[in-house]
Amino acid sequence: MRTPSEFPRRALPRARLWAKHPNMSAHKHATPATQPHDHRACVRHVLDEADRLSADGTVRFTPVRRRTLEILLESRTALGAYDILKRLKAEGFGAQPPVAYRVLDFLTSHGFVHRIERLNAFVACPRPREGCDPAFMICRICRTVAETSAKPALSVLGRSARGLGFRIERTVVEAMGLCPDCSKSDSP
Amino acid sequence: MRTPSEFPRRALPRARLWAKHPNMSAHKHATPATQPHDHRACVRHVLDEADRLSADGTVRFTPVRRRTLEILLESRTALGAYDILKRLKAEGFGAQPPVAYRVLDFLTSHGFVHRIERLNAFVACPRPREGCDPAFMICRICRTVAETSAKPALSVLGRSARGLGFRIERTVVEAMGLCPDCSKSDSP
DNA sequence: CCATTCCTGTTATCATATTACATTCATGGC
DNA sequence: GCCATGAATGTAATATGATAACAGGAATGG
Repeated sequence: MRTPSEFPRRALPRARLWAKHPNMSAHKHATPATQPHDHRACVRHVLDEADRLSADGTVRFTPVRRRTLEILLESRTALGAYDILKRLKAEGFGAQPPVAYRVLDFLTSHGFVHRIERLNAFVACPRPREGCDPAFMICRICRTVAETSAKPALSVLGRSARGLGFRIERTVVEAMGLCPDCSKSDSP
Repeated sequence: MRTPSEFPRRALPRARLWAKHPNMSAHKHATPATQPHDHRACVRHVLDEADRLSADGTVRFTPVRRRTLEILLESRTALGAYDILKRLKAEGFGAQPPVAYRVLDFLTSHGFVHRIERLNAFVACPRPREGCDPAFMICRICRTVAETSAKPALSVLGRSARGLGFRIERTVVEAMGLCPDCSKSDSP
């Protein structure tokens, strides 16, 4: 007879780490994981900023780029590159993967969008260009992604890095768990 | 004329984030990013522990599993699932992707191996079964991965999570940058 | 010795991402 | 205006990473 293990008996496949959720769809506008607020105003604010930067020549917000940012801003759940591609294609833009990946490279390198490594997916930054060091809280039920600052955590991590002689250039901080809403329904 | 941008002109493709390194190969045994030590002793220690657990029936270290752990322990750079698969195949084990992914699921769920999200790759844990909350320092030049503890950083992050009502279950912390060795050669 | 469960293996397929190259478009110099 | 240049967009083809579904085999416990 085998002694009971303190370990899980079997790993869940990565794709199944995400519980099925009745209203879940890559394109749905999820309820915010952070405090409720006027999200449409946020969207407008970020797009206005993008337009302003575009007007003064700082960056070039072409139609695909602007539209992609808009799609991501409206989503609240992270979208995969192919999700985005599908929608761009439906709107008459290019239909091949590089179209989406190029736009996403542009948006991420300019700080308008973040890549969520854990999900191979992308979210819009609510406050672009503020030198943000983001940490993400990813709900495993509804897949909502909330962005908060990792600054305090990073300063702690930086200390131990210096101890090792390692020079940090960028850090990914992604917490998985339950958002307030799903936390209630999962185990009250 | 365009005002100079404080942003990078263009994003590097993700695959090229990794500078070419003369001696770089997925299978090479890189120089340690942490303090030099008798790595062979570490390997033996972890394998002994695995054998012990296997003997008392806690976990079942079958040949593929043990060999895969050994491969990862000896590598020091993160290995992709297909790198591992290639080697297993060469040694007479199964040749199809699920072989590698299953073994890796087993090893990660039992804490012997960690997945590096940023690299879609895997590293052996130097001290399995110690309830580790790992943070990784990934060198962008030589791709060496050093494991340290994220505990202090996580306790800080946990505070802001509680503020948001988010219940963290697991956190990924991956710092990219330069290891001590590459730091010297890159900009002295 | 059989039933059950876990483990290994296969084929086929899906999902994610990049390479290489052609075409178009904006911009600035003449 | 007109063209040279570089940036942006588009395509096809391909590489890389991961899973689904199912068949056979080996260990475990009754």
